[in-house]
Amino acid sequence: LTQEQIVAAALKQSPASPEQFSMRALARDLDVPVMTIYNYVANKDGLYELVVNHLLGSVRVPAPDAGPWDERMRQLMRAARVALARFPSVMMGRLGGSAVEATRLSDGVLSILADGGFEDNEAVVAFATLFTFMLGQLELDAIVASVGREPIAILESVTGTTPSRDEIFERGFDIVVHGLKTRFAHGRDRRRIRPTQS
Amino acid sequence: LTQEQIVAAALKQSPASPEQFSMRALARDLDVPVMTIYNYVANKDGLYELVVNHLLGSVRVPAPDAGPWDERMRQLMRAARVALARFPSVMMGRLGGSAVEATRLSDGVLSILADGGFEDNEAVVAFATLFTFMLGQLELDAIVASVGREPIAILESVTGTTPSRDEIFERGFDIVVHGLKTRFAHGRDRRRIRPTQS
DNA sequence: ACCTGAACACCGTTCAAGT
DNA sequence: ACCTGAACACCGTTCAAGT
Repeated sequence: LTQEQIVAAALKQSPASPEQFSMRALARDLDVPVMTIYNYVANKDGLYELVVNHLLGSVRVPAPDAGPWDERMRQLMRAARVALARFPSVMMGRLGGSAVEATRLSDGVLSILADGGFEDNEAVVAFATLFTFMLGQLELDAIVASVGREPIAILESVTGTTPSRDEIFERGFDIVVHGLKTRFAHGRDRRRIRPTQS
Repeated sequence: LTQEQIVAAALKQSPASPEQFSMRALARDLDVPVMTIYNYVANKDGLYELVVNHLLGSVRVPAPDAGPWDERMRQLMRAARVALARFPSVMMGRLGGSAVEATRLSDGVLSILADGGFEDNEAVVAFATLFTFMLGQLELDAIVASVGREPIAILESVTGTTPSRDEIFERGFDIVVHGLKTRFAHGRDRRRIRPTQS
């Protein structure tokens, strides 16, 4: 029995909400006494961290020559959303915290913002806004996974059809990026000559 | 014993996370047998809905003559954040759901967007983005309430100081509004002659 | 009719006893 | 040294028995 097997078993449960994920059910699934897990993991929070690190470990930070800063940012956040969707219950706060892979991606975001020409003060606000946007999107994913139906049902009363979760993510990201560009007057790209489309 | 007393007692607990809020602790606080609460509330989810309705009930939708659409939107979302901060554990999905007051505020947001000149298709995307932003901000509040320290510690490495939660909310809202205005080319205001500052 | 104690089916984790 | 059963201190909710 290894940590990898425990993480794999945890992912197989893919619990919709934190309440649905339990150490005891995990042990049952592994055909092992409950307390055996505690030989590989300090406690439930430790297991969460292991899972988050595993999931975020698969998210690449796009290389500087992979495109304009906003396109690279979109790829990073898109990948993070897909990765974390495998374990929706990860929400709450497990995320911002200690996970090594989370800080790796945070560094990636900051470096992309630097390439985009954001000054330090601007980058802090931009990061916080992107982080907030991401949290909200993940929360929305968790709600959908837990409740089943679309959570913003009221939108249907406006146009008759609700945009898909992916559309909500992409169009929302569009809006945030537009805001970042006009708020800080950035269209230029420090990385290379080719400017981003503003 | 009334529903109001139960809600008041629940608010007095102001649990940081959903795990910290329990029917049994609530009963203890009310000096009442646990099962007595179930005479006033179907189950824990029902109690959550009661609390959400109580909190959101205090949030006013700014009147059409209260200012430009983006200022009214800011006031609404600011008030919603303050109100829900009293019960951080409300997150997860309790929100989008059935609460009457939540749909009242959703209608308010949609009417403000209509005043801002957004077509139906645009309003849907705008609503979803504002909703996502709000969810993320609430999640961030819940993390701060639960973990205690600032959750985006990495920002300190950039500028030495972290912006306050309120600053993160206000500047983030600025960015989203900027994005909405440029994405949909709106500065005008259908409500009156005075246009919003673009 | 209204109330509620006991019971059921769960939790995460400690701790001491096993090998 | 490594493992783990029993126990502790909790949960939400059902259900039947009380008044």
